[in-house]
Amino acid sequence: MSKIIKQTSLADKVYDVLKTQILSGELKGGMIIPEEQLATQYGVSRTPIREAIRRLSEYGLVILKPRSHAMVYKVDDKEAEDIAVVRVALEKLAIQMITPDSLEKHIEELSRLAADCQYHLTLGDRAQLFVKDSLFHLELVKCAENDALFDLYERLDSRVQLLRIAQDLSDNELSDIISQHPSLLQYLKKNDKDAALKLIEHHVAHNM
Amino acid sequence: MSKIIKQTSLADKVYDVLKTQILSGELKGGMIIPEEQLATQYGVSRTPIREAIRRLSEYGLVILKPRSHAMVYKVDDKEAEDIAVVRVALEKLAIQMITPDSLEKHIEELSRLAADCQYHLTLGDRAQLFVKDSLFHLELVKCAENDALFDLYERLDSRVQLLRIAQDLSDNELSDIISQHPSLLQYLKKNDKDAALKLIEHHVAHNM
DNA sequence: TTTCAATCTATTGTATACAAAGGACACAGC
DNA sequence: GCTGTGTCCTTTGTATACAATAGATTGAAA
Repeated sequence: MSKIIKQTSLADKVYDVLKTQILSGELKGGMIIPEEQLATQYGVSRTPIREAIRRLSEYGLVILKPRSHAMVYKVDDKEAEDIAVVRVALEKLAIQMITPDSLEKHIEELSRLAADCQYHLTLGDRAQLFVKDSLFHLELVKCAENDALFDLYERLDSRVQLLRIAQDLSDNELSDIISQHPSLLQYLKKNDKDAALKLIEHHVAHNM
Repeated sequence: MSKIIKQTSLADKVYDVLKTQILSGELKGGMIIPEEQLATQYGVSRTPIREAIRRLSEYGLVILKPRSHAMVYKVDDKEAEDIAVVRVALEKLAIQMITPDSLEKHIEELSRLAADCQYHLTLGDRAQLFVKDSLFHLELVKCAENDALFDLYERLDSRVQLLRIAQDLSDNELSDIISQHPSLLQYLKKNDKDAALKLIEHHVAHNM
């Protein structure tokens, strides 16, 4: 049994809920989140709520105004390009570090996630599509088997998710992007790094 | 007056102190930090201490064992190479994004920091040397004027600082590394990106 | 001696009470 | 009407009290 039983404190639970809500767009950028309100809403005291908010602030999803209020982080357009540039660089680095062995370990999951993306695209379920697309790219980076890289990419990915909610792409654009996942996997399987790198550059750039 | 007066809460102050102590090596990796002890030590209640520790955990400098204790993060050797690879990639990306204009804005500070490194090297003051070296590289990345990149690099830099404390280099190695800073600045001034990229790769690799 | 289990204790997790400060509102002065 | 000022009220910041549990300690059985 590889999975440790998650014995979550209230603060952890609230943290997870808030994070999910922010990344799904349920809590929109700029929204103010008062501690007391959340406390009554979730039937707990302010203490765990407060802890969750502070951690989210450290993670970069919440902005704290001292002695005033906490606000959901709002990405601005200027940031979009900044993020895209860094994202391309990190994914390219990840691809360069992938070996046939490491790919082997993750290819199954990658294929599944690519299929999931396709599935939710046909359903028109954008929320789930975005979730799966994020997971696909996270899994891709995980192939590099570099914890430091993965850690940084994970943080960047939160921002990417926020951006995706803000600026909604057309169905065609979305379809194009998602259809590139299988191609990427093909290149990786053939160990054709150059093609993969070229594709990912185009893929991420168009995505944002 | 560009600087906002920092009106710090107790939690913020504790956070800053702990962070500095961890990054300076005063609090060593693996050390356990009990909330109550810090509370009495700093003459405050557990609440702000707790908040600081949790935030440090989210930042990656503290490991939390639920219902047990908090521990200063301990880098392991396997991680060193992971970090080095990512670090090179990020610094190279930053260099690629530097323009003559942006360099102009930061060159003075960069030169000053390079000189500071040299100064503390001759004094043999490693602690200060490391601080200044970190600041040099942070400033270098700042030249790229990409907030997302800087944010990620800053986090990575914390780990780099932890590593430097753990594995101490010889005086010769240190000297070599520091002496490369002015060369790098020369290349950047001449806008010779290739030379700068080559140097930084060598520089960071040797640094770790 | 070793091992296991019951108990105890020190520490974390949560709730609550109170202090302090920012923002909203009303109102006076221009 | 606009601006500034003082008060009130809401919300955050901190302290403290209590609950719950992981880890240490003890002691009994093999």
